[in-house]
Amino acid sequence: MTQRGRPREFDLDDALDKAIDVFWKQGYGGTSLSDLTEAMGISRPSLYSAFGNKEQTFKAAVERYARVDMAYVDDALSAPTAYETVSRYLRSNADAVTTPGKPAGCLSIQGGLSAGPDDDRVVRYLADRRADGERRFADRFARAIADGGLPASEDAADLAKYVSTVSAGLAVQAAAGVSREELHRVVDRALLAFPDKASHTPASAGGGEVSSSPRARWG
Amino acid sequence: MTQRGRPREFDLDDALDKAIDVFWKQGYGGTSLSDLTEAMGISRPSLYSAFGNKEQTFKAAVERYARVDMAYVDDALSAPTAYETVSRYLRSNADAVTTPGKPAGCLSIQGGLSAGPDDDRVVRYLADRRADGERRFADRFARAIADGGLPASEDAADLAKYVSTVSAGLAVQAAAGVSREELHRVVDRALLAFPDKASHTPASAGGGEVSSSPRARWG
DNA sequence: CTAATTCTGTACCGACCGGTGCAAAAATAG
DNA sequence: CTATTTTTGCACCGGTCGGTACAGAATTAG
Repeated sequence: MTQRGRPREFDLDDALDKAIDVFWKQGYGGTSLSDLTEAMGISRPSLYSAFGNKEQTFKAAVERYARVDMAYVDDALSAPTAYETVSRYLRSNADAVTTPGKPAGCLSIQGGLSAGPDDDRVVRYLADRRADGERRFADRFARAIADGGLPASEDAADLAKYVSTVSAGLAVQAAAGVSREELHRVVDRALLAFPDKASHTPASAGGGEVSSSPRARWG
Repeated sequence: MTQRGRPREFDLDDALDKAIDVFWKQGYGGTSLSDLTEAMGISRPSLYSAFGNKEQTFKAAVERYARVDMAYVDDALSAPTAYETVSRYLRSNADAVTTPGKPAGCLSIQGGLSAGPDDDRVVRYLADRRADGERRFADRFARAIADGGLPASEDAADLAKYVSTVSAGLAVQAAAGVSREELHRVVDRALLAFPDKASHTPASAGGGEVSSSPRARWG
Protein backbone atom coordinates (compact mmCIF):
# COMPACT_ATOMS: atom_id res chain seq x y z
CA MET A 1 0.00 0.00 0.00
CA THR A 2 2.91 2.30 0.64
CA GLN A 3 4.63 3.78 -2.37
CA ARG A 4 6.99 1.45 -4.13
CA GLY A 5 10.02 3.11 -5.71
CA ARG A 6 12.36 5.85 -4.67
CA PRO A 7 10.47 8.53 -2.76
CA ARG A 8 10.12 12.06 -4.14
CA GLU A 9 12.60 14.38 -2.51
CA PHE A 10 10.50 17.53 -2.68
CA ASP A 11 7.01 18.55 -1.61
CA LEU A 12 4.54 18.99 -4.45
CA ASP A 13 2.75 21.98 -2.92
CA ASP A 14 5.98 23.68 -1.92
CA ALA A 15 7.22 23.32 -5.48
CA LEU A 16 3.91 24.57 -6.87
CA ASP A 17 4.11 27.61 -4.64
CA LYS A 18 7.43 28.51 -6.22
CA ALA A 19 5.96 27.91 -9.67
CA ILE A 20 3.02 30.17 -8.81
CA ASP A 21 5.41 32.91 -7.87
CA VAL A 22 7.38 32.74 -11.10
CA PHE A 23 4.33 32.48 -13.38
CA TRP A 24 2.72 35.31 -11.46
CA LYS A 25 5.70 37.60 -12.00
CA GLN A 26 6.64 36.61 -15.53
CA GLY A 27 3.53 35.14 -17.11
CA TYR A 28 3.34 31.78 -18.84
CA GLY A 29 5.18 32.76 -21.98
CA GLY A 30 7.81 34.72 -20.10
CA THR A 31 8.72 31.79 -17.89
CA SER A 32 11.18 29.20 -19.17
CA LEU A 33 11.66 25.68 -17.92
CA SER A 34 14.97 26.83 -16.49
CA ASP A 35 13.23 29.64 -14.60
CA LEU A 36 10.81 27.10 -13.20
CA THR A 37 13.24 24.40 -12.18
CA GLU A 38 15.59 26.91 -10.62
CA ALA A 39 12.82 28.50 -8.56
CA MET A 40 11.32 25.15 -7.60
CA GLY A 41 14.70 23.68 -6.73
CA ILE A 42 14.14 20.54 -8.76
CA SER A 43 15.53 19.11 -11.96
CA ARG A 44 13.80 19.13 -15.29
CA PRO A 45 12.91 15.41 -15.36
CA SER A 46 11.58 15.72 -11.81
CA LEU A 47 9.24 18.46 -12.93
CA TYR A 48 8.06 16.46 -15.91
CA SER A 49 7.55 13.36 -13.81
CA ALA A 50 5.58 15.27 -11.19
CA PHE A 51 3.46 17.61 -13.31
CA GLY A 52 3.59 16.46 -16.93
CA ASN A 53 4.89 19.42 -18.86
CA LYS A 54 5.09 23.19 -18.73
CA GLU A 55 1.42 23.75 -19.53
CA GLN A 56 0.17 21.24 -16.99
CA THR A 57 2.49 22.71 -14.39
CA PHE A 58 0.94 26.09 -15.10
CA LYS A 59 -2.59 24.77 -14.77
CA ALA A 60 -1.73 23.05 -11.50
CA ALA A 61 -0.25 26.32 -10.29
CA VAL A 62 -3.36 28.26 -11.28
CA GLU A 63 -5.61 25.76 -9.54
CA ARG A 64 -3.61 26.00 -6.36
CA TYR A 65 -3.52 29.77 -6.69
CA ALA A 66 -7.31 29.87 -7.00
CA ARG A 67 -7.72 27.61 -3.98
CA VAL A 68 -5.22 29.38 -1.75
CA ASP A 69 -4.75 32.97 -2.88
CA MET A 70 -8.32 33.56 -4.00
CA ALA A 71 -10.11 31.92 -1.11
CA TYR A 72 -11.60 35.32 -0.36
CA VAL A 73 -13.99 34.84 -3.24
CA ASP A 74 -15.90 32.16 -1.35
CA ASP A 75 -15.97 34.36 1.68
CA ALA A 76 -17.38 37.26 -0.32
CA LEU A 77 -20.02 35.08 -1.93
CA SER A 78 -21.20 33.96 1.47
CA ALA A 79 -21.97 37.52 2.55
CA PRO A 80 -25.60 38.19 3.53
CA THR A 81 -26.30 40.80 0.83
CA ALA A 82 -25.25 41.30 -2.77
CA TYR A 83 -23.76 44.66 -1.91
CA GLU A 84 -21.78 43.15 0.92
CA THR A 85 -20.58 40.44 -1.45
CA VAL A 86 -19.27 43.00 -3.89
CA SER A 87 -17.79 45.18 -1.21
CA ARG A 88 -15.93 42.30 0.42
CA TYR A 89 -14.79 40.97 -2.93
CA LEU A 90 -13.39 44.22 -4.25
CA ARG A 91 -11.75 45.08 -0.92
CA SER A 92 -10.13 41.67 -0.71
CA ASN A 93 -9.14 41.88 -4.34
CA ALA A 94 -7.47 45.25 -3.86
CA ASP A 95 -5.56 43.73 -0.95
CA ALA A 96 -4.71 40.52 -2.79
CA VAL A 97 -3.17 42.28 -5.78
CA THR A 98 -1.00 44.37 -3.47
CA THR A 99 0.02 41.77 -0.92
CA PRO A 100 3.53 42.45 0.38
CA GLY A 101 5.85 39.55 -0.33
CA LYS A 102 3.82 38.43 -3.33
CA PRO A 103 4.04 39.66 -6.91
CA ALA A 104 1.84 42.65 -7.64
CA GLY A 105 -1.27 41.87 -9.62
CA CYS A 106 -3.15 38.68 -10.28
CA LEU A 107 -1.92 35.40 -11.73
CA SER A 108 -5.19 34.92 -13.64
CA ILE A 109 -4.46 38.02 -15.67
CA GLN A 110 -0.68 38.41 -15.73
CA GLY A 111 -0.35 34.71 -16.33
CA GLY A 112 -1.33 35.23 -19.93
CA LEU A 113 -3.52 37.90 -21.44
CA SER A 114 -2.12 37.40 -24.91
CA ALA A 115 0.33 35.01 -26.51
CA GLY A 116 1.59 33.59 -29.74
CA PRO A 117 -0.14 30.62 -31.37
CA ASP A 118 1.81 28.13 -29.22
CA ASP A 119 0.59 29.46 -25.90
CA ASP A 120 -2.89 30.28 -27.06
CA ARG A 121 -4.56 27.51 -25.09
CA VAL A 122 -3.21 28.93 -21.85
CA VAL A 123 -4.72 32.34 -22.60
CA ARG A 124 -8.10 30.75 -23.21
CA TYR A 125 -7.78 28.59 -20.13
CA LEU A 126 -7.30 31.66 -17.96
CA ALA A 127 -10.12 33.54 -19.65
CA ASP A 128 -12.43 30.58 -19.09
CA ARG A 129 -11.52 30.44 -15.43
CA ARG A 130 -12.20 34.16 -15.04
CA ALA A 131 -15.54 33.70 -16.76
CA ASP A 132 -16.38 30.91 -14.31
CA GLY A 133 -15.65 33.21 -11.42
CA GLU A 134 -17.80 35.92 -12.92
CA ARG A 135 -20.64 33.42 -13.32
CA ARG A 136 -20.58 32.68 -9.61
CA PHE A 137 -21.22 36.35 -8.93
CA ALA A 138 -23.96 36.45 -11.54
CA ASP A 139 -25.64 33.52 -9.81
CA ARG A 140 -25.37 35.27 -6.47
CA PHE A 141 -26.90 38.43 -7.89
CA ALA A 142 -29.69 36.48 -9.61
CA ARG A 143 -30.57 35.00 -6.24
CA ALA A 144 -30.58 38.47 -4.71
CA ILE A 145 -32.88 39.73 -7.43
CA ALA A 146 -35.20 36.78 -6.88
CA ASP A 147 -35.44 37.27 -3.14
CA GLY A 148 -35.64 41.05 -3.19
CA GLY A 149 -32.08 41.78 -2.16
CA LEU A 150 -31.57 43.62 -5.44
CA PRO A 151 -34.06 45.57 -7.56
CA ALA A 152 -35.86 43.41 -10.09
CA SER A 153 -34.87 45.96 -12.70
CA GLU A 154 -31.23 44.93 -12.40
CA ASP A 155 -29.54 42.40 -14.66
CA ALA A 156 -27.47 39.88 -12.73
CA ALA A 157 -25.07 39.14 -15.57
CA ASP A 158 -24.46 42.84 -16.20
CA LEU A 159 -23.75 43.48 -12.54
CA ALA A 160 -21.32 40.59 -12.44
CA LYS A 161 -19.63 41.81 -15.59
CA TYR A 162 -19.20 45.22 -14.03
CA VAL A 163 -17.68 43.79 -10.88
CA SER A 164 -15.26 41.55 -12.74
CA THR A 165 -14.30 44.42 -15.02
CA VAL A 166 -13.37 46.57 -12.05
CA SER A 167 -11.52 43.62 -10.55
CA ALA A 168 -9.52 43.11 -13.72
CA GLY A 169 -8.73 46.80 -13.79
CA LEU A 170 -7.44 46.65 -10.24
CA ALA A 171 -5.10 43.83 -11.20
CA VAL A 172 -3.73 45.78 -14.16
CA GLN A 173 -3.17 48.84 -12.00
CA ALA A 174 -1.50 46.83 -9.27
CA ALA A 175 0.80 45.18 -11.80
CA ALA A 176 1.89 48.67 -12.79
CA GLY A 177 2.79 49.50 -9.23
CA VAL A 178 -0.30 51.33 -7.95
CA SER A 179 -0.52 51.21 -4.17
CA ARG A 180 -3.06 49.40 -2.05
CA GLU A 181 -4.42 52.69 -0.70
CA GLU A 182 -4.97 54.10 -4.17
CA LEU A 183 -6.78 50.93 -5.21
CA HIS A 184 -9.07 51.15 -2.20
CA ARG A 185 -10.02 54.65 -3.23
CA VAL A 186 -10.87 53.23 -6.65
CA VAL A 187 -12.99 50.61 -4.92
CA ASP A 188 -14.72 53.33 -2.91
CA ARG A 189 -15.84 54.85 -6.14
CA ALA A 190 -16.64 51.64 -7.97
CA LEU A 191 -18.99 50.65 -5.16
CA LEU A 192 -21.00 53.83 -5.72
CA ALA A 193 -22.29 52.30 -8.93
CA PHE A 194 -23.55 49.14 -7.29
CA PRO A 195 -27.13 49.17 -5.97
CA ASP A 196 -27.52 48.37 -2.31
CA LYS A 197 -30.44 46.91 -0.52
CA ALA A 198 -31.34 50.05 1.35
CA SER A 199 -31.88 52.10 -1.77
CA HIS A 200 -34.97 50.35 -3.04
CA THR A 201 -38.06 48.61 -1.74
CA PRO A 202 -37.65 44.85 -1.64
CA ALA A 203 -40.54 42.94 -3.14
CA SER A 204 -40.63 40.47 -0.30
CA ALA A 205 -40.86 42.94 2.57
CA GLY A 206 -42.24 46.29 3.51
CA GLY A 207 -39.85 49.11 2.75
CA GLY A 208 -39.52 50.39 6.27
CA GLU A 209 -35.97 49.50 7.16
CA VAL A 210 -33.49 52.09 8.20
CA SER A 211 -30.88 52.64 5.53
CA SER A 212 -27.57 51.05 6.38
CA SER A 213 -25.96 52.28 3.24
CA PRO A 214 -22.33 53.25 3.77
CA ARG A 215 -22.23 54.88 0.43
CA ALA A 216 -21.36 58.47 -0.16
CA ARG A 217 -23.57 60.66 -2.30
CA TRP A 218 -22.87 63.70 -4.38
CA GLY A 219 -23.88 66.54 -2.38
CA MET B 1 18.99 66.69 -50.52
CA THR B 2 17.19 63.70 -51.93
CA GLN B 3 18.07 60.35 -50.41
CA ARG B 4 21.32 58.92 -51.57
CA GLY B 5 21.36 55.12 -51.78
CA ARG B 6 18.92 52.46 -52.84
CA PRO B 7 15.39 53.51 -51.92
CA ARG B 8 13.39 51.54 -49.34
CA GLU B 9 10.94 49.22 -51.04
CA PHE B 10 8.24 49.34 -48.37
CA ASP B 11 6.30 52.04 -46.57
CA LEU B 12 7.30 52.56 -42.96
CA ASP B 13 3.79 53.21 -41.69
CA ASP B 14 2.30 50.33 -43.64
CA ALA B 15 4.89 48.03 -42.12
CA LEU B 16 4.26 49.46 -38.66
CA ASP B 17 0.55 48.84 -39.05
CA LYS B 18 1.27 45.18 -39.62
CA ALA B 19 3.59 45.15 -36.62
CA ILE B 20 0.89 46.78 -34.50
CA ASP B 21 -1.51 44.04 -35.46
CA VAL B 22 0.86 41.22 -34.52
CA PHE B 23 2.00 42.79 -31.24
CA TRP B 24 -1.62 43.55 -30.39
CA LYS B 25 -2.68 39.94 -30.87
CA GLN B 26 0.35 38.18 -29.45
CA GLY B 27 2.02 40.62 -27.11
CA TYR B 28 5.67 41.60 -27.20
CA GLY B 29 7.06 38.39 -25.77
CA GLY B 30 4.75 36.22 -27.82
CA THR B 31 5.85 37.79 -31.08
CA SER B 32 9.01 36.52 -32.76
CA LEU B 33 11.10 38.27 -35.35
CA SER B 34 9.81 35.76 -37.86
CA ASP B 35 6.21 36.60 -36.95
CA LEU B 36 7.04 40.26 -37.48
CA THR B 37 8.90 40.03 -40.76
CA GLU B 38 6.32 37.68 -42.21
CA ALA B 39 3.45 39.99 -41.26
CA MET B 40 5.30 43.09 -42.39
CA GLY B 41 6.40 41.50 -45.65
CA ILE B 42 10.01 42.55 -45.23
CA SER B 43 13.25 40.77 -44.48
CA ARG B 44 14.99 40.73 -41.16
CA PRO B 45 17.82 43.10 -42.09
CA SER B 46 15.27 45.51 -43.56
CA LEU B 47 13.46 45.57 -40.25
CA TYR B 48 16.67 46.17 -38.34
CA SER B 49 17.76 48.88 -40.71
CA ALA B 50 14.42 50.64 -40.52
CA PHE B 51 13.54 50.34 -36.83
CA GLY B 52 16.65 49.23 -34.93
CA ASN B 53 15.65 46.05 -33.19
CA LYS B 54 12.62 44.23 -31.86
CA GLU B 55 12.15 46.50 -28.86
CA GLN B 56 12.43 49.69 -30.87
CA THR B 57 10.04 48.28 -33.43
CA PHE B 58 7.59 47.66 -30.63
CA LYS B 59 7.94 51.17 -29.27
CA ALA B 60 7.45 52.64 -32.72
CA ALA B 61 4.36 50.48 -33.10
CA VAL B 62 2.98 51.62 -29.75
CA GLU B 63 3.58 55.25 -30.60
CA ARG B 64 1.78 54.90 -33.88
CA TYR B 65 -0.98 52.98 -32.15
CA ALA B 66 -1.42 55.77 -29.62
CA ARG B 67 -1.50 58.38 -32.34
CA VAL B 68 -3.89 56.55 -34.65
CA ASP B 69 -5.97 54.06 -32.70
CA MET B 70 -6.26 56.11 -29.54
CA ALA B 71 -6.96 59.47 -31.11
CA TYR B 72 -10.31 59.38 -29.34
CA VAL B 73 -8.52 60.30 -26.11
CA ASP B 74 -7.82 63.80 -27.35
CA ASP B 75 -11.39 64.12 -28.48
CA ALA B 76 -12.66 63.06 -25.08
CA LEU B 77 -10.34 65.47 -23.29
CA SER B 78 -11.67 68.33 -25.35
CA ALA B 79 -15.23 67.76 -24.16
CA PRO B 80 -16.84 70.70 -22.36
CA THR B 81 -17.37 68.95 -19.03
CA ALA B 82 -15.47 66.38 -16.99
CA TYR B 83 -18.41 64.03 -17.09
CA GLU B 84 -18.65 64.34 -20.82
CA THR B 85 -14.93 63.66 -21.07
CA VAL B 86 -15.28 60.43 -19.12
CA SER B 87 -18.40 59.39 -20.95
CA ARG B 88 -16.86 59.94 -24.35
CA TYR B 89 -13.64 58.25 -23.31
CA LEU B 90 -15.20 55.11 -21.92
CA ARG B 91 -17.65 54.83 -24.82
CA SER B 92 -14.87 55.20 -27.35
CA ASN B 93 -12.71 52.81 -25.38
CA ALA B 94 -15.42 50.14 -25.33
CA ASP B 95 -15.71 50.56 -29.09
CA ALA B 96 -11.96 50.59 -29.67
CA VAL B 97 -11.32 47.34 -27.84
CA THR B 98 -14.06 45.64 -29.86
CA THR B 99 -13.40 47.09 -33.29
CA PRO B 100 -14.23 44.56 -36.02
CA GLY B 101 -11.19 43.79 -38.12
CA LYS B 102 -8.79 44.63 -35.31
CA PRO B 103 -7.58 42.41 -32.50
CA ALA B 104 -9.80 42.45 -29.43
CA GLY B 105 -8.45 44.45 -26.53
CA CYS B 106 -5.79 47.10 -26.27
CA LEU B 107 -2.17 47.04 -27.37
CA SER B 108 -1.11 49.02 -24.30
CA ILE B 109 -2.22 46.18 -22.07
CA GLN B 110 -1.96 43.02 -24.14
CA GLY B 111 1.35 44.19 -25.47
CA GLY B 112 2.98 43.23 -22.22
CA LEU B 113 1.48 43.10 -18.76
CA SER B 114 4.17 40.78 -17.45
CA ALA B 115 7.35 39.29 -18.83
CA GLY B 116 10.60 37.61 -17.98
CA PRO B 117 13.67 39.66 -17.07
CA ASP B 118 14.60 40.16 -20.73
CA ASP B 119 11.38 41.88 -21.70
CA ASP B 120 10.94 43.75 -18.45
CA ARG B 121 11.69 47.16 -19.93
CA VAL B 122 8.82 46.81 -22.36
CA VAL B 123 6.38 46.11 -19.53
CA ARG B 124 7.52 49.22 -17.73
CA TYR B 125 7.40 51.26 -20.92
CA LEU B 126 3.76 50.38 -21.43
CA ALA B 127 2.89 51.02 -17.78
CA ASP B 128 4.56 54.43 -18.00
CA ARG B 129 2.58 55.29 -21.11
CA ARG B 130 -0.65 54.30 -19.43
CA ALA B 131 0.27 56.42 -16.43
CA ASP B 132 0.88 59.37 -18.76
CA GLY B 133 -2.57 58.94 -20.22
CA GLU B 134 -4.09 58.78 -16.78
CA ARG B 135 -2.31 61.97 -15.83
CA ARG B 136 -3.93 63.81 -18.72
CA PHE B 137 -7.31 62.92 -17.28
CA ALA B 138 -6.20 63.94 -13.80
CA ASP B 139 -5.18 67.32 -15.20
CA ARG B 140 -8.51 67.70 -16.91
CA PHE B 141 -10.37 66.88 -13.68
CA ALA B 142 -8.20 69.23 -11.65
CA ARG B 143 -9.17 72.00 -14.02
CA ALA B 144 -12.83 71.08 -13.63
CA ILE B 145 -12.50 71.16 -9.86
CA ALA B 146 -10.83 74.56 -10.07
CA ASP B 147 -13.49 76.09 -12.26
CA GLY B 148 -16.46 74.49 -10.55
CA GLY B 149 -17.15 71.76 -13.08
CA LEU B 150 -16.56 69.16 -10.40
CA PRO B 151 -17.17 69.37 -6.64
CA ALA B 152 -14.20 70.71 -4.72
CA SER B 153 -14.49 67.68 -2.49
CA GLU B 154 -13.36 65.42 -5.30
CA ASP B 155 -9.77 64.32 -5.84
CA ALA B 156 -8.67 64.65 -9.46
CA ALA B 157 -6.05 61.91 -9.27
CA ASP B 158 -8.49 59.48 -7.68
CA LEU B 159 -11.09 60.15 -10.33
CA ALA B 160 -8.54 59.59 -13.07
CA LYS B 161 -7.37 56.39 -11.42
CA TYR B 162 -10.93 55.15 -11.34
CA VAL B 163 -11.48 55.92 -15.00
CA SER B 164 -8.27 54.28 -16.10
CA THR B 165 -9.02 51.25 -13.95
CA VAL B 166 -12.36 50.78 -15.64
CA SER B 167 -10.70 51.31 -18.99
CA ALA B 168 -8.10 48.64 -18.25
CA GLY B 169 -10.84 46.29 -17.15
CA LEU B 170 -12.68 46.84 -20.41
CA ALA B 171 -9.56 45.87 -22.34
CA VAL B 172 -9.11 42.69 -20.33
CA GLN B 173 -12.74 41.73 -20.88
CA ALA B 174 -12.57 42.47 -24.58
CA ALA B 175 -9.43 40.37 -24.92
CA ALA B 176 -11.41 37.50 -23.45
CA GLY B 177 -14.09 37.89 -26.09
CA VAL B 178 -16.73 40.02 -24.34
CA SER B 179 -18.94 41.83 -26.84
CA ARG B 180 -19.16 45.53 -27.50
CA GLU B 181 -22.75 45.64 -26.24
CA GLU B 182 -21.84 44.00 -22.96
CA LEU B 183 -18.98 46.44 -22.47
CA HIS B 184 -21.28 49.39 -23.05
CA ARG B 185 -23.55 48.10 -20.33
CA VAL B 186 -20.49 47.99 -18.07
CA VAL B 187 -19.77 51.58 -19.07
CA ASP B 188 -23.38 52.52 -18.26
CA ARG B 189 -22.78 51.37 -14.74
CA ALA B 190 -19.27 52.72 -14.35
CA LEU B 191 -20.51 56.17 -15.26
CA LEU B 192 -22.94 56.08 -12.35
CA ALA B 193 -19.98 56.47 -10.02
CA PHE B 194 -18.68 59.60 -11.70
CA PRO B 195 -19.97 62.93 -10.44
CA ASP B 196 -21.60 65.11 -13.03
CA LYS B 197 -21.90 68.84 -13.13
CA ALA B 198 -25.63 68.91 -12.52
CA SER B 199 -25.47 67.09 -9.21
CA HIS B 200 -23.73 69.77 -7.20
CA THR B 201 -23.60 73.53 -6.88
CA PRO B 202 -20.70 75.02 -8.79
CA ALA B 203 -18.66 77.47 -6.80
CA SER B 204 -18.50 79.91 -9.65
CA ALA B 205 -22.22 80.15 -10.36
CA GLY B 206 -25.56 80.13 -8.68
CA GLY B 207 -27.02 76.65 -8.45
CA GLY B 208 -30.15 77.28 -10.43
CA GLU B 209 -29.52 75.28 -13.57
CA VAL B 210 -31.85 72.58 -14.68
CA SER B 211 -30.26 69.18 -14.30
CA SER B 212 -29.07 67.74 -17.55
CA SER B 213 -27.87 64.57 -15.98
CA PRO B 214 -28.38 61.56 -18.19
CA ARG B 215 -27.63 59.25 -15.35
CA ALA B 216 -29.97 56.65 -14.01
CA ARG B 217 -30.67 56.51 -10.32
CA TRP B 218 -31.74 53.69 -8.05
CA GLY B 219 -35.50 53.78 -7.72
C1' DC C 1 31.06 56.23 -66.95
C1' DT C 2 32.93 55.55 -61.66
C1' DA C 3 32.41 56.24 -56.78
C1' DA C 4 29.67 56.44 -52.88
C1' DT C 5 25.63 55.26 -50.43
C1' DT C 6 21.76 52.59 -48.91
C1' DC C 7 18.65 48.73 -49.03
C1' DT C 8 17.75 43.70 -49.93
C1' DG C 9 18.07 38.56 -49.54
C1' DT C 10 20.73 34.59 -48.07
C1' DA C 11 22.79 32.37 -44.89
C1' DC C 12 24.53 32.11 -40.67
C1' DC C 13 25.78 33.03 -35.39
C1' DG C 14 25.71 31.46 -30.40
C1' DA C 15 22.16 30.97 -27.00
C1' DC C 16 18.26 29.29 -25.39
C1' DC C 17 13.72 26.90 -26.03
C1' DG C 18 10.63 22.75 -24.38
C1' DG C 19 11.30 18.12 -23.88
C1' DT C 20 13.66 13.34 -23.22
C1' DG C 21 17.04 9.01 -22.98
C1' DC C 22 19.60 6.83 -19.83
C1' DA C 23 21.93 5.04 -16.06
C1' DA C 24 22.73 5.56 -11.17
C1' DA C 25 20.35 6.05 -6.72
C1' DA C 26 16.93 4.99 -3.31
C1' DA C 27 13.16 2.97 -1.79
C1' DT C 28 9.82 -1.56 -1.18
C1' DA C 29 8.57 -6.69 -1.98
C1' DG C 30 9.77 -11.14 -1.65
C1' DC D 1 20.30 -11.01 -0.42
C1' DT D 2 17.77 -10.12 -5.41
C1' DA D 3 14.13 -8.17 -8.19
C1' DT D 4 11.15 -4.38 -9.00
C1' DT D 5 9.72 0.27 -9.03
C1' DT D 6 10.26 5.16 -9.01
C1' DT D 7 13.06 9.43 -8.72
C1' DT D 8 17.23 11.70 -9.64
C1' DG D 9 20.97 14.20 -12.25
C1' DC D 10 23.53 14.53 -16.52
C1' DA D 11 23.69 15.07 -20.97
C1' DC D 12 21.62 15.66 -25.03
C1' DC D 13 17.79 16.31 -28.90
C1' DG D 14 15.93 19.21 -32.92
C1' DG D 15 14.06 23.65 -33.30
C1' DT D 16 13.67 28.43 -32.66
C1' DC D 17 15.21 32.67 -30.56
C1' DG D 18 17.08 37.69 -31.47
C1' DG D 19 20.55 39.51 -34.11
C1' DT D 20 24.10 40.11 -37.90
C1' DA D 21 27.96 39.48 -41.76
C1' DC D 22 28.19 39.76 -46.36
C1' DA D 23 27.58 40.33 -51.07
C1' DG D 24 24.71 41.94 -54.67
C1' DA D 25 21.22 45.27 -56.24
C1' DA D 26 19.53 49.88 -56.79
C1' DT D 27 19.92 54.48 -56.44
C1' DT D 28 22.39 59.50 -56.50
C1' DA D 29 26.70 62.52 -56.98
C1' DG D 30 30.18 63.83 -59.66
